Amino acid sequence: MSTERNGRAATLNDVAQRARVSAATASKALNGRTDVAAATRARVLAAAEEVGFTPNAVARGLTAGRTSTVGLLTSDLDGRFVLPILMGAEDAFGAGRIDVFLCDARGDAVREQHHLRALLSRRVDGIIVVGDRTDPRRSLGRALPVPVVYVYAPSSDPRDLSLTPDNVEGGRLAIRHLLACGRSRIVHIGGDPSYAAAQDRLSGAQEALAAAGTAFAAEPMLGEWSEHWGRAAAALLLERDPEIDAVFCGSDQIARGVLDAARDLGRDVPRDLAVIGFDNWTVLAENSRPRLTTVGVDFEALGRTAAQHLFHAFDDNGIESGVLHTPVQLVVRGTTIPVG
Amino acid sequence: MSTERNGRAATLNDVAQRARVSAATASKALNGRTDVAAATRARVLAAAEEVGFTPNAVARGLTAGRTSTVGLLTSDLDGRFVLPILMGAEDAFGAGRIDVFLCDARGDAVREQHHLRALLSRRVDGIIVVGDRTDPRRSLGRALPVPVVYVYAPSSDPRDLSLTPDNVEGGRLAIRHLLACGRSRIVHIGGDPSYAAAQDRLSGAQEALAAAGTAFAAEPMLGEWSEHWGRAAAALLLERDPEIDAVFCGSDQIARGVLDAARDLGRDVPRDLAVIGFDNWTVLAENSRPRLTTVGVDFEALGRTAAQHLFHAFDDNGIESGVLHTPVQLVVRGTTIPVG
DNA sequence: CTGTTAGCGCGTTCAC
DNA sequence: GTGAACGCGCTAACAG
Repeated sequence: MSTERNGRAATLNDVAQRARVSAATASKALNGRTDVAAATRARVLAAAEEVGFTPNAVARGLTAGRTSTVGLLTSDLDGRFVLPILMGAEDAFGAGRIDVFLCDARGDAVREQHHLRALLSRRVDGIIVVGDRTDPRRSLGRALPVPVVYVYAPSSDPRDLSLTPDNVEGGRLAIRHLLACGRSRIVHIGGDPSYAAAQDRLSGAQEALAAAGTAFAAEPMLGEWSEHWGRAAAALLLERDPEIDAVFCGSDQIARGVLDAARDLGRDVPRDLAVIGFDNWTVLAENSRPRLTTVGVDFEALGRTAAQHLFHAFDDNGIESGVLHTPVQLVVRGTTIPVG
Repeated sequence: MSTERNGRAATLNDVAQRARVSAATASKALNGRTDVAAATRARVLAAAEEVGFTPNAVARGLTAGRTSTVGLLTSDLDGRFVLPILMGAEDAFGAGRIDVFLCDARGDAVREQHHLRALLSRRVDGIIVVGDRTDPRRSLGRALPVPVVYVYAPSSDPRDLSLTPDNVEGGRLAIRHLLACGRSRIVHIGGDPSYAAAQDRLSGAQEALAAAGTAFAAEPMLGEWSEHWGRAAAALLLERDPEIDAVFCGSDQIARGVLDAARDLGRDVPRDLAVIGFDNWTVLAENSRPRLTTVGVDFEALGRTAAQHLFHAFDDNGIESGVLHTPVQLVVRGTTIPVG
């Protein structure tokens, strides 16, 4: 494939010399410009092939003023979001046309500033900021020379553009599904109440219940995002009120705990008890028994959309404002309806 | 922070003009060179601050011949490995000194070539290739102008440098731990037999058993890397032979399934039955009941080591050869020994 | 159609 | 101490 010559990568001049043309002509030939004779182009292409020429994107970026790179600045500690988002962005940009610097700030503001400076110094064409919770985060600021999109964690500055999943709607979807399955005594076990996600999912659920003229069968329980919490809370609720026929869980982890507790108590899921999770975290949802019905966020779509907005901004030099709430999807598996 | 001027990023010349010095002097002042008067330096620094100067790493990379970037070429579909590896690499390089292009080839050789060309075109100083299984993979080739390190998935070409976890040793560690816990009727439920990881973990285990003058209490069962398989296989084995007192699992997912099956059969873990997993995949291992003892791969360390080798190669222009098997660690939790 | 010139932003001589 | 000049690799603008 691409070889080196004399320990130094082949340059456009090497190609030009070998094809006995000027560097400018070689450049045109290689870039598919029309104003070059067919014979000349063939000679140049051959020469390029022979010396294993790989155009220097660094030099190109210097003249062009754009580098065709973007920065992905993340604080997503376990990497559940950022990889799909990256893949979506790669897709939208068109594989290989744009490359992505991935920087992990690890939730540290100082490290984030550090990475930000580095990205600007590298003259990225745009920046995608990914956070690990949906609570608004501090803006990177308005004075940046490149467009920025905030993903998952929205910016607290409404003049920035943010994409964040519609957790409220997710709560509604979950409840509507449970109601459609004929459940009437529904409870909620949610995650850490300090998270906007926990509050939003709950409030969407309450709204949907109210719209149906009903309410939760017990006070919603918020705790932490863990299986342990799901187990403990479910044990409590189910023993206290055996009539409960559905649990809406704030996350798939919690749902796994609930399923565990239900089995211990001899409750048959989904016949006696329906369970629905949140996140569509495949490793958890696909492997539970039965498989877990859940509400999912399409992170690849999130990445694609973010990339499209950036791409748009590259030309216009402008980017929209505000928080866009992106759709979430109900993924029906076996914990709400007997399947397979 | 970094502002723009006239819609264009401030350049060294802008700083120089404002400080009434030449660009050369400004450069020296900003780069901490000694041959510049203290007063001049102060003036330059002030000017740089005022115009929000951010040095153009692209231009710098062009002259320097090195870009202080590396490419991370991955096929790790669920991103379990690549993020920690990236973090480790960032650490080793020193945050912000080197930035990382993350490219996801998605297991597609064509896409990989595409990304490779792009990375070379961007003149990365080195490349880290991450695969999602420990089976040897095709080499990127010897003719590359930059050093390459293969991580997790080793290169099939022994002249390349590869870092891959020592799965055989992991199997030994698991068995030695079970033996130390006084277990004598041990069985194995492993993952997909087409994976080297499945075979290596098994053979390490068999070796350790043989060294202790014993063997598995039943024919090892290899299947797939899923909880479902773990449950099914465990149910089969435990019903067939109630004397079994320990299960070495090929992965944490499998172990979760085994724990599930054990509870269904009324077996008390760890008293009646010890269970040990593999991977130390926290979301699974920390949330099982009891928490899962497992053998873990330190991916951050893998990333650090890879980065150190690359860093070393940047100067020397040479990189070692061969497959380095990196240490794995036993992480004892509650499924082998009563804890907390 | 092709070649010459110039410049992107920076760092590095080497005179002064 | 400081600045003028040059080059990194490439492309846009012009001249031939």
